[in-house]
Amino acid sequence: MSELITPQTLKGFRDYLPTAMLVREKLTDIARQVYRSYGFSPIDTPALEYANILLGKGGDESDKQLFRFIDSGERDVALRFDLTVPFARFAAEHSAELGVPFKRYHLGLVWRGEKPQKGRYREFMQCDFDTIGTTSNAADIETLLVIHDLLVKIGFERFTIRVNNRLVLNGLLDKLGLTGQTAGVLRALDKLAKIGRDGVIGEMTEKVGTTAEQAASVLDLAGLKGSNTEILDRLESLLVGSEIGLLGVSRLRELCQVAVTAGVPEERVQLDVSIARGLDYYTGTIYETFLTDLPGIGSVCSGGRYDNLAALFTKEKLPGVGASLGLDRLLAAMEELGLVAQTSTPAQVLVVCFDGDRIGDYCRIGRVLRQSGISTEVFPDAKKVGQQFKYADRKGFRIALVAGSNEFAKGVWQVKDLKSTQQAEVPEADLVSHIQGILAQSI
RNA sequence: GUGGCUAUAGCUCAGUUGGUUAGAGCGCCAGAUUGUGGAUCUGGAGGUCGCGGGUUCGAGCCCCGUUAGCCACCCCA
Repeated sequence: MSELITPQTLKGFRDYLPTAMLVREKLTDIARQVYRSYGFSPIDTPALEYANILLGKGGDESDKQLFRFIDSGERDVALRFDLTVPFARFAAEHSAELGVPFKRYHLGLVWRGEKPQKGRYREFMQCDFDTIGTTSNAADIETLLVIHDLLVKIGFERFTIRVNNRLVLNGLLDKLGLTGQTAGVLRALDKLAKIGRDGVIGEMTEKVGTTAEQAASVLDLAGLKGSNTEILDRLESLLVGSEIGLLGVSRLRELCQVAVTAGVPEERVQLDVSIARGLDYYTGTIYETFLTDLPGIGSVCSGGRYDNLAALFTKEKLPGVGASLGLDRLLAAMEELGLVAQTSTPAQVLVVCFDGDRIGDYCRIGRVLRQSGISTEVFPDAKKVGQQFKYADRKGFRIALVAGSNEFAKGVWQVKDLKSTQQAEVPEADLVSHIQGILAQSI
């Protein structure tokens, strides 16, 4: 007698049941579709990298969160904690074959050994897209458009993409004499929404070492209110004499204007000087996307511009801009907002097994429907019709097909729309078009 | 990584100051005179109370450890 092993998943790792997986796949399909529609090409990289490729790229914090071990060949290896660092390695390794500009998307799992919470897991999926090899603001603008289209396609209407530019922040900090402390100041500033004005001042004076006056000035600048244009005008006057600061302002100004011209509703793009992003490698435009109905879950799609993605791997300069959709965080949000469908089958039609001797006919009609792109499941047992209908209903089938001796004699099928409860007797020749008609009616 | 809260049926929970065979709702399975589901009614299955140790005559309830979930910090998708 052997002891039973407790079936359990690792802390922060999860199983996905069909209901959850169907939604996940729907989102990844949408992401692929949107990325490809802008000309981004797919790539993939290994889950494991040499540890030295990944170490030191996201600061001490991400080093501590690495799943790192020695493999059986004595190699020091680690699981990737994002898709950007592997992309840097990839770009350096293959730059000669890629040509510029190079646009890629990459959907993949990443791993971080941090403490799990709602919407934060140790294994989660990121959906990245980046454009490298150009410093043009057009790429920054396109990044904004992709983020926007992505959320709209997924079904969100109420969200804002907050944008900022590191150049503006750096220019402002230079003017205040805080050039050397940018990282700490930005990190504190990034928490404004969470810990409030006094909290940020406290952190800046105690942990970063600024004076209270400097901290207050930073906050005044970061807290600028008004329309995007008003903020930009104000920043412009504050940054007189700072070349980089003014460059940042002009890039942001163009970003905001062009987004509107391109058809993005104005209220969805919000200039916010307090958005700083924790990651050190951003140098230009910064994006963070918040759901209006659930801001507390954090940014669901973030990114920015970097001057030199692969500086540690190659002497070639590879500037770029991109962003990452946090699929699992977005799913956690959708679940909390009640936006996830409860179906647990990918099929649309269930063929009821009414007569066990007619399995051949049921399988045949299934193939006919599939050839027209209608996914169809044939019930395997000649159970009571009521039970089969119940099964169809629970799993979320849209249509049930029934045929017994009466129907076979007439060459027809009973087609029941499980949603409207309408049933029709349809000649086999018209079956495909009839079903397509039902499926075309809303969701 | 630091600090805290929680852990009882598939899910959401009840279980009185430790006291005999641990409950409910929902869900699941099966029926309600054998060709139609989401309603109602009837019946049924399902728990060694997360796991391991300890205290006690006796532990779901107290103590310690462990695993997992959640919350705050940290950081971030």
